[in-house]
Amino acid sequence: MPADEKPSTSVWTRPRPRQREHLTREQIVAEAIRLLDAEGVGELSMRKLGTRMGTAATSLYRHVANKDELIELVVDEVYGELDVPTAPGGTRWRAAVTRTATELRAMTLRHPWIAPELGQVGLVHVGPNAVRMSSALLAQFEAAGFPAHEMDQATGTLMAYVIGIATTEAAYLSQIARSGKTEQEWVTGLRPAFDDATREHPRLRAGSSAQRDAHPQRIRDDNFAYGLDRVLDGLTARLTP
Amino acid sequence: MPADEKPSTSVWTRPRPRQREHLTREQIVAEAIRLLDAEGVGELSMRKLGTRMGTAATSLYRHVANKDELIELVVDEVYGELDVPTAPGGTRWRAAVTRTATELRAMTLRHPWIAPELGQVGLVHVGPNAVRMSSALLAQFEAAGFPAHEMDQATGTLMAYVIGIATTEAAYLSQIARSGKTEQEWVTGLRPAFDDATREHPRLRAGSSAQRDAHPQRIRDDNFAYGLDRVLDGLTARLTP
DNA sequence: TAACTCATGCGTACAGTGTTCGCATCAACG
DNA sequence: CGTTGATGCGAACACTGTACGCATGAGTTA
Repeated sequence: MPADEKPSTSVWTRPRPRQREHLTREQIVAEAIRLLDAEGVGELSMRKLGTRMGTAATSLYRHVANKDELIELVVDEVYGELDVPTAPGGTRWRAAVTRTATELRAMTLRHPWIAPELGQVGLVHVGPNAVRMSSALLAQFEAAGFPAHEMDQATGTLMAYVIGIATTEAAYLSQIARSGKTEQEWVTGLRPAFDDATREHPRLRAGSSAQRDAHPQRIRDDNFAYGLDRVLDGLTARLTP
Repeated sequence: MPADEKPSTSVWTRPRPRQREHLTREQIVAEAIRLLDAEGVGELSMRKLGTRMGTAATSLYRHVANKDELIELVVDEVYGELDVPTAPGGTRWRAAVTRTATELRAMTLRHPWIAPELGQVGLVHVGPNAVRMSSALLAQFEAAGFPAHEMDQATGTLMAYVIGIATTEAAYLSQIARSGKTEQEWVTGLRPAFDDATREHPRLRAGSSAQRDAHPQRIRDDNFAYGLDRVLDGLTARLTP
């Protein structure tokens, strides 16, 4: 019905004079995050984002140069969700670092679509929020007493661990999300295929798979905490020789 | 000139009867890796891959279900490059694990385009080569003396660290490769912008940036080795209480 | 030798993508 | 009132992954 679209003279059918600033960079980024959270990274297209905001796809290009740039903005925006504690003195640095790491992981699991992007922009990506986070983490290690030249390496080690495990988990969760099942259904459903594939590698079939199928999420939490403790153990050993 | 394309009767102009098995799954995967190494992940399209192999794009679909499946195959193929040492007894487990980790990182840096894929398929991806690798690594930790239930968590910790740091490095290297510069040119060229962006976060400006600009690759190597040692320190501590 | 089967290659087509360009609109300003 | 400059948007381009159906010809059977 093109008649509907024609410039009708009636005040009611005529589209509102679309006030300025209806479309801002902030709103676009926010809506993109909402879309990504809801439908995953494969469903983010400029046109789809456009219709969601009630505009044409090409209008977005007035506020954002690229889809790539949009993604950079989006990634930095979720970094902004992190609330990194300021560096405490004494021996409480470990608690602070643990909290930072835990929050970074939680953020990644909240937005699993970020995993492939981290592999593309990495941490070269220097948005303001990412910079703030890195700086705060460095401060925590400095307060712990690491010498200047080692402070860098120590934070790098921690970040690598957290990003590595969170990325792996996020990829796993994305795959589950795409299937529409819950984590438990997915795990128990795939069990026979997995057992079959690893028949010649019995070592891969760890622990009581029954228990593992029951509380997959709890096991992931435990694994994360275990590794984090080991990494921090290894780093702490450098402080008290 | 469509005349050229028409089914000419001459034996010479007529295309060779294209012997069977000209196109195999193995050849497709191999050529895809070559293309990825040469031009990066953004340049891999089925048509481009097709013309490279002297066939039409759609012909590839006789041997590969999807582009996604092709990528799964490609990822597992590069896992096959790894030569994981068999588990040694005694205290030499640490050397073996170190070598495995180093090789895994080297493989990722050889094929930087793999980083975003690892974030998509993660390690849920159970191709035969990936399984072989995981199994061998588990064996190394078992030989080290980890109890059964902890063996899993220990390997997970190590893998997370290696994947995290290698992924970050790979993303960084991909970005450089796309710019056409060398790593040194890139680093020194971006220095002013970086210094500017981190003016309010002086902690981020680590060490003598002059030396850092001179041997960026060596510094990455050192950082990797440092973190790997810390992670292994933390894990070793669990063995001798 | 002749007929048949069926895996393989490929041309065409479709729906969808990111992005460019030029035109229309309209708030703000002189 | 006239001008300017920012903003929205329709149309178009080059490109993507992939479904479909037809042609070919090697291998097998009669």
